[in-house]
Amino acid sequence: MKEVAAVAGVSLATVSRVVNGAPDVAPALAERVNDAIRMLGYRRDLTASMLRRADRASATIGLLLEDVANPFFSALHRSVEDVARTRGHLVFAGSSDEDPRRERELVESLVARGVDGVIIAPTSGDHGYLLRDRDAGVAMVFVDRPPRYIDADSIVSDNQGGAARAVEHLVSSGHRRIAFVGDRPELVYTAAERLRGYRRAMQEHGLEELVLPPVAGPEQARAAIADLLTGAEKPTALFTAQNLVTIGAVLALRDAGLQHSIALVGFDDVTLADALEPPVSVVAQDAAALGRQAAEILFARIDGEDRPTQHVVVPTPLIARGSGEIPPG
Amino acid sequence: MKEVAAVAGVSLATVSRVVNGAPDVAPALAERVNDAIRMLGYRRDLTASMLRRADRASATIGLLLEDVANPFFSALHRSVEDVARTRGHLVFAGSSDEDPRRERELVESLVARGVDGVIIAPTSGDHGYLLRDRDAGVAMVFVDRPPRYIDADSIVSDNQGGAARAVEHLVSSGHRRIAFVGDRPELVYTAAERLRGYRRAMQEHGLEELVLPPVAGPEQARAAIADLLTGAEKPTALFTAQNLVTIGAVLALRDAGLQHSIALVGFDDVTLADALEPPVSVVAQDAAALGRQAAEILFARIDGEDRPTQHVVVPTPLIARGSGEIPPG
DNA sequence: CTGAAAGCGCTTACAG
DNA sequence: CTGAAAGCGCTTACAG
Repeated sequence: MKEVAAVAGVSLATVSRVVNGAPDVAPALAERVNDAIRMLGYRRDLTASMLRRADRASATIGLLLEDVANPFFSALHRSVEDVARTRGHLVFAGSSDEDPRRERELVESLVARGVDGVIIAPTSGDHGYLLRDRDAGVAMVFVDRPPRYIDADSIVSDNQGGAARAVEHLVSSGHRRIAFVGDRPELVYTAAERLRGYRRAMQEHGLEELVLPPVAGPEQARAAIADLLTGAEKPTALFTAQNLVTIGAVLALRDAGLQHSIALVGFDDVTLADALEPPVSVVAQDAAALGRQAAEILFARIDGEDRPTQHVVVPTPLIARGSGEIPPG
Repeated sequence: MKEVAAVAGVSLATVSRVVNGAPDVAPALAERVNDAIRMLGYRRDLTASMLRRADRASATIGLLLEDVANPFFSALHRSVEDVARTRGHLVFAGSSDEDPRRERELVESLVARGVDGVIIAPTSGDHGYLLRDRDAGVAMVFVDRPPRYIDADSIVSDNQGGAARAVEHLVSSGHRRIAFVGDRPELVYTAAERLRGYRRAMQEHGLEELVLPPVAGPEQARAAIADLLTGAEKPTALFTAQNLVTIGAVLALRDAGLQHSIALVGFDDVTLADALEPPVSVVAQDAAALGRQAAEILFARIDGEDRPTQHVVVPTPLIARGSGEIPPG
């Protein structure tokens, strides 16, 4: 910028004004400055700009997910990016892998780099450590799960309701032995909520619960379900409470040749679910809506909107495709 | 930091030294400084630090993909993140949607925010605009596709070889009418390379090419293939040159009830491909290897490694699962 | 080993 | 409308 000022024969302040599109600068000067900028290939250093600016805004936000490669989270990521783009913000993305320590490290890295706000899919830890950041003016919205020990905006799926609906659906086809397979409830809020929904619905119908030990990832799910299917307590239907678990279940049922005799409803949609034999019925999550609304609320906060925290719940409709409509054997 | 210095009763310089772990500071002072830091909940502003530092390093990198939500790119993203994490770097991620203008805007946003380097899956545009940034010291590595009009490290899949192998595989089962369905070759380098591989192999066997008009996304692919299957020129085998196209093909074949009579080999693996009926044969891409190696080369460059640009090609093995081994009708 | 001072690239009152 | 000067939060020679 110094160089631009020298070439254009004006002061630093004038260059700054031109670069920032200030209204009150003589056209002739602006012209000269712009020529110099083009000539030198000058690009403003936004981080330096931010340091001195009154609002200290960096035009960046942070997005903390369980795993950027999980299709649910990557769809959410994309919709956050789209909103951020309309606001001229760039997004840092990171994966916590459900590790509270890693989450905290990532958040601190983000804050140290001056992000204007963060969207967090929180792990199970205590989020009190964020109070300091919030007081320091970092906007924050929680997505997919609510935080613990801090009051902040959140936007989550209807986990309990969706899970209960899945069970109701199976019961209405006559199932009574419905197994639950899901992620670790003590670690993952959504897993706990979906388990709760399952329990509620089972109890309402006076049915005995059949909850498998928690699994993480498709391979563990596949193995656990393979065990279940060879055991004495074989269910007539499965409710799989996460996308990767559903994938494991599809594989296990196929391995055992039982995909047409044991019913399956998954939570969260899966690519090609409708091309499987039978097509897989799911309780669908709207990842794009979660991401979009989280980003919109975040930017409203960044803009200084000051109203009570809001807690949005996004519906989770059931999509019947075939696997969930198999009657009990 | 000023406040910390005041509370600890030392100079700013000393606080800075303690924060940066400089070796030559008296333990007693360091102690006092650390106490003050804890007491005040002080966190260093990395962006200000970067501004003054000799190396001007921000400990951030940028990652530019076609779409962060495409499973191939999100897997690549994750492996980049993992390498970046070991180096204490945060990663900005963005989607170009194959739009050269958008790519350029994103790159300029990244550079303006002082990233130490960028990993780019380039669009079809001219990348000469990056010369300025490279000369300014921004490290850059191209992934999935090489750049145009700039010499830089690149790491890509064996697209042509993999495509040729897919065709060879089908030919060896007796197929002669093999259709190609892929993305827009004039826009997407990988699409062009895979088309070239298809053409090469078809010519080598003296077979007539059957290239469908380019498609983008699963829905377009599904429609185009549905048309093909009802036409007079019905092929006995399909080679689908991208993951989303393969998904469209699976759906179209299933719609027509032809999934057991028309062979299918896809480029790039797809979730649940092995659970479909029949399981889908693919030429597999190693997205994790692409991302990891791109990140490793990038950090070597950031570390100042100065050797000729390298161009890595990652193998694309064929995985036979069933759909690619269906004989011609 | 420690501090006072200069300065990174910008923006912003303050004069004029 | 424009410029000289101060300062954002930090690091880094330079003295001592």
